[in-house]
Amino acid sequence: MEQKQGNARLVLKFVRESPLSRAELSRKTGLTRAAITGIVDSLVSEGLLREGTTEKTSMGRRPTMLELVPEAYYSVGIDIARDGVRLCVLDFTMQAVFERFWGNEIESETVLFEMGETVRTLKKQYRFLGAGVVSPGPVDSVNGKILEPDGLDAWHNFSIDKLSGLLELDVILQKDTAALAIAEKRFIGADKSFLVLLADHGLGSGFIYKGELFESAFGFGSEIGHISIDLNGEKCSCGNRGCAELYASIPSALKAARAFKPDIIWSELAQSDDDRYRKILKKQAEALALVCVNAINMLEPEVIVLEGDLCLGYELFKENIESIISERCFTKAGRGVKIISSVLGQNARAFSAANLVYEKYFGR
Amino acid sequence: MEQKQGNARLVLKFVRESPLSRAELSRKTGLTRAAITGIVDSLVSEGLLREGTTEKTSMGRRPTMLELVPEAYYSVGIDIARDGVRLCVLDFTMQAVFERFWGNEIESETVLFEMGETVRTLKKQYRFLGAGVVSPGPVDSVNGKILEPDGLDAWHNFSIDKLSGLLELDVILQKDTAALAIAEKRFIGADKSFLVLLADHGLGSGFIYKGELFESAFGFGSEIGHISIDLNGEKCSCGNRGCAELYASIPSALKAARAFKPDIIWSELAQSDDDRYRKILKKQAEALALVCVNAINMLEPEVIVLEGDLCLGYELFKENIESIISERCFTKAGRGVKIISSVLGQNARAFSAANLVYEKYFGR
DNA sequence: AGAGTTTGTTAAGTAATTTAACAAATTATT
DNA sequence: AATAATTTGTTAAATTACTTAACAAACTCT
Repeated sequence: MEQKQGNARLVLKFVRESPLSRAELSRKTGLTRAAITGIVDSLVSEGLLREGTTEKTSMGRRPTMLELVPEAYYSVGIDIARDGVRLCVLDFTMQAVFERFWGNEIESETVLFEMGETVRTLKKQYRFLGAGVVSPGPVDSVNGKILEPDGLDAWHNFSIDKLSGLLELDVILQKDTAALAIAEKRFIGADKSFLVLLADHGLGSGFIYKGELFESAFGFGSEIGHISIDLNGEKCSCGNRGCAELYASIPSALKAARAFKPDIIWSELAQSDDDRYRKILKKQAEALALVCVNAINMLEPEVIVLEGDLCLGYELFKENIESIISERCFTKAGRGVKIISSVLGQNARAFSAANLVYEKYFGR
Repeated sequence: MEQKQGNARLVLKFVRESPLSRAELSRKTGLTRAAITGIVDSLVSEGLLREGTTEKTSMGRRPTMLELVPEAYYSVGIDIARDGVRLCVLDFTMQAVFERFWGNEIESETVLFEMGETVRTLKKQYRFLGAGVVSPGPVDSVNGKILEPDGLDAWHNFSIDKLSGLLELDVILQKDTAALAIAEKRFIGADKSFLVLLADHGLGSGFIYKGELFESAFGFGSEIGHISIDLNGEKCSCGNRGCAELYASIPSALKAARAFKPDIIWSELAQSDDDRYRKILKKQAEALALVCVNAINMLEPEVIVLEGDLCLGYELFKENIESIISERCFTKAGRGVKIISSVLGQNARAFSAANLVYEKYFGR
């Protein structure tokens, strides 16, 4: 009863999930078909929605499917990562129409200037809804400030107000793990609860609870990398002992591998058939599995999504995690939890950044 | 935009938290003062709301506070516990107007019959909104069935449909820990995130996330008793190792104490000054603290509420937990977490049961 | 051909709210 | 003491977003 066009947004949200007929929309929203007719009419005349194909059904008049108009709005996604900055532009249906990359050898001031120029040029062609930025944590997403992430010195304490001025757009900032989790929603389901584990330089996570990002009271999200998996383990910089990040992350794998070869790099370790290296990776997988067990017992997600260079593409990880979960999990909670690998590809991070804009637009 | 009188309920919800003027309601709800005038008028004529005192302010016309009418509705609370069954009746403002207890030596059929008689008599006097039932887990709150809780054989597989028929009221069932957590909301704050730990026969928890009960995908809530605090610990019946319930619960404390005195009972252990017993309790507190550390790192509650005979009234528990948290918690998450003891008294459980009815009525 | 079924539209009516103007009750200022 | 300023609360008309109810459209089955 509060927002002016709340149900219009709801209709758009459903259509965004998958094309629907007016009758199906009526059933999903609980509104009458008459109401849906009216809402759809105004959305069509605003240029946000259009009629698509007519589907074949068993009986009665065939439904006309409704779909988003790709050109209705565009969104800018900016991925600030350790290896550089990526920018993409997605249309209303999440199709990429533009991409650009700046390596981390380019100064951040230059990157910002060129981003401004790029977006100003694109504005002649596209109507933008806003821009989303993702960065490794910690970030202050409420005030839009990147704090002091490891290995990202050039962007320490960067405030997105500056970007907002340069691009002349509303800008949203979110931690990479949280944004990735939100983006996975499109593939897992709109109202599901699931956990995304991002294992690369560190061990992070984003938890989606009933379709919404789980946010901690203090604004940091669940810091799953600092869940202890061994109460007597090694002391961590965070104060706790036996933190998961010390057992499951690329640096920790490299640290172990360097006992055998002091100058080994990640791509070599990951691709090697050497049993000593494979064993190291298996240990990493087991540590990640213990994190999953704790997470399942406390959060009870329906799905756990693996993402990040440490585990991506490694069947090894999935298998180990599944077997340890089935062995250790509290029966009712553990059974039914699916372990899957992320389907977001190469540009997952920049996509998830642009997606933030649409989530805000469609979402509650 | 969906419910017919959604904003009327919202107004009642705010007034239930604490008495408010029309102007304050307008600011809190975002509706205009004109709209609030209309909503309040109809609630007053329905007999749910009434004008109270006029408050003194710095300038301008003095606001007239609005408050719930205590006699508007009544709610039945039923606590099915190991030591017996308690029934209470609360008015619209949560004041008890009736209480009754059946010891566990009385057969459940007799209890049910007498509950039916009692409520039918009270119905002549009071207008009931419904009844709430709490029981130790596991329960199936969706289908309203108590499953097979330890030490509660007389009520195994009891379906609340039977109660609903007997009392001729709508009946809601909830696990004790969850209901207690919901009831604590009134004292902690309506939109806060906090964890209630109930340590007695077992170790249970209820987590309130942004003012709503955190529910797992599989309907069991967070099973914090089966969080592992020692990956190499003793094997638990649930499949995991080192589960918290094996280190922090009355049975586990008694088990340790019986090494010294085989027939010791809980009240003796709890009140003794014997150093050996005090040490056992301290160990229990430390185990509970490790549970808190994991919970804080993953859920990041603002407050942790201690409840249940194991820790209630024991400053020992609060102190140990606070010191271990400050030592081990990931800085940003841990600082700021308050550890408090429950303020719900003797009849906490029956109250929390009756409260379920009002929560359903006021809440979304 | 006609009965049955499902989709979608239309027009009239309704409920809940906003807008805008104002009345009531109090404090602050001159 | 008069009046200006401020805040609470009310009223009536207009508006918005729906529902109800009747029906048209487009299809399948017998």
